[in-house]
Amino acid sequence: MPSRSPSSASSIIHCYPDRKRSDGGGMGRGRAPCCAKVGLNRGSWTPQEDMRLIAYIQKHGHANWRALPKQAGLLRCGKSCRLRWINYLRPDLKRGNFTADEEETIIKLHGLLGNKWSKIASCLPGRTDNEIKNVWNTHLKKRVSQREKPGDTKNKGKAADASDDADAHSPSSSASSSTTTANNNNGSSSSGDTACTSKEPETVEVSLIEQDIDISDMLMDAPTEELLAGLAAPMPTSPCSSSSLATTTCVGAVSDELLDLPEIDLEPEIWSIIDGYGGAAVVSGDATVPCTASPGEEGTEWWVENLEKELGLWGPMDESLAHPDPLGQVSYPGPLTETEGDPVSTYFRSGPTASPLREIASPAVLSGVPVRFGVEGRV
DNA sequence: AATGACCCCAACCGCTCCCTA
DNA sequence: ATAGGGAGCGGTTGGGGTCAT
Repeated sequence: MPSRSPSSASSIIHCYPDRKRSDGGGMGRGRAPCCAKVGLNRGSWTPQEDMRLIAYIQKHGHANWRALPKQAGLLRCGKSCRLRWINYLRPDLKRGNFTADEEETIIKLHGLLGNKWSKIASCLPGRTDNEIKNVWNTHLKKRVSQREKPGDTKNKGKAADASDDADAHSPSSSASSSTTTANNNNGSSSSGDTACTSKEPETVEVSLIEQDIDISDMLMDAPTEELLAGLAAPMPTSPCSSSSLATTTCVGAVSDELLDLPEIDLEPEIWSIIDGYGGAAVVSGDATVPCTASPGEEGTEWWVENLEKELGLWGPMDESLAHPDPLGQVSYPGPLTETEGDPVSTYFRSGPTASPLREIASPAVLSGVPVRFGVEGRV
């Protein structure tokens, strides 16, 4: 079966198409707009918009999505900003294809929970409900129905079968899955990040279905991580994924999983700034608390400010900074362009487990030295 | 090389839930 | 108790990429 492999690459391209779909035009995705919010951008996000959103959230958090776009100078509705952040820009997102383990976990959890994507996502650190939903609809549903076919040779329920299947269905998944799996299995790396699919996938596979699971509990408000912690003993208890992430306990958890990154030569003070900066909300993916409230805010302020200056985003968050073009598109002053050189797309090309905030433009990046945004990538 | 079919997934919509006054 | 507003969730859409012919 073809083509999950290109997904990483192609999704990058997906990120910043020419916007002809959305330029003020009626060609946005999905249905017609429900609200009369004319003049707002729709459709794919530009790097400028991404940067603006990232910078704003890094600096102020996202306590109020509705007010955020205006305060950030984005011509977007709050919902759109929220989705973009949760599904794409959040620092703790795992990129790349799903591993066989992750897929098995999804299948099992779906069997237990049904289409409770956010619940399922809370068991898959770094994965969003939207992503999981997509994977389910495009791959796993078919696979499951195939397995259920009587007489189907694949229906033998062997673990090997599952992984074979997964590998078969997603060639790329093998490529990136090896990457991701390597990360997952990196003992020192996965301390917080991986919950269900963490260090010991085998354990998870077994435990998720074989232990007693009180589905009613899972469907209730009990944090999924606790439930799963009960299901799989060795499992770390800080799943950080999905849109529900903001409500889960993730502080400091995500971080180590993403350590398996190329060595980056950083000035020590950069790290200390980042340390002071990202220790709390942002790193955890919970940016509801303005980061400026965290320790080391002075350095933080300086750093964010610098970043914004470099990006041409700095200045009062004022809509006057936004210059809608004739098509209704916003452009901001600054060096960003939608070319290969732009920090966001550059970041997205950097690899499956890379996170948008990690290597996104910073002064160092712009001068050719990658620097990571959040602490979670710290070595 | 060109074209059509299929697949992927980011982003949309509308509904529901939750919180606050 | 309840009404209103905001956030979150799940279902759906369709542009663009990839594969097959």
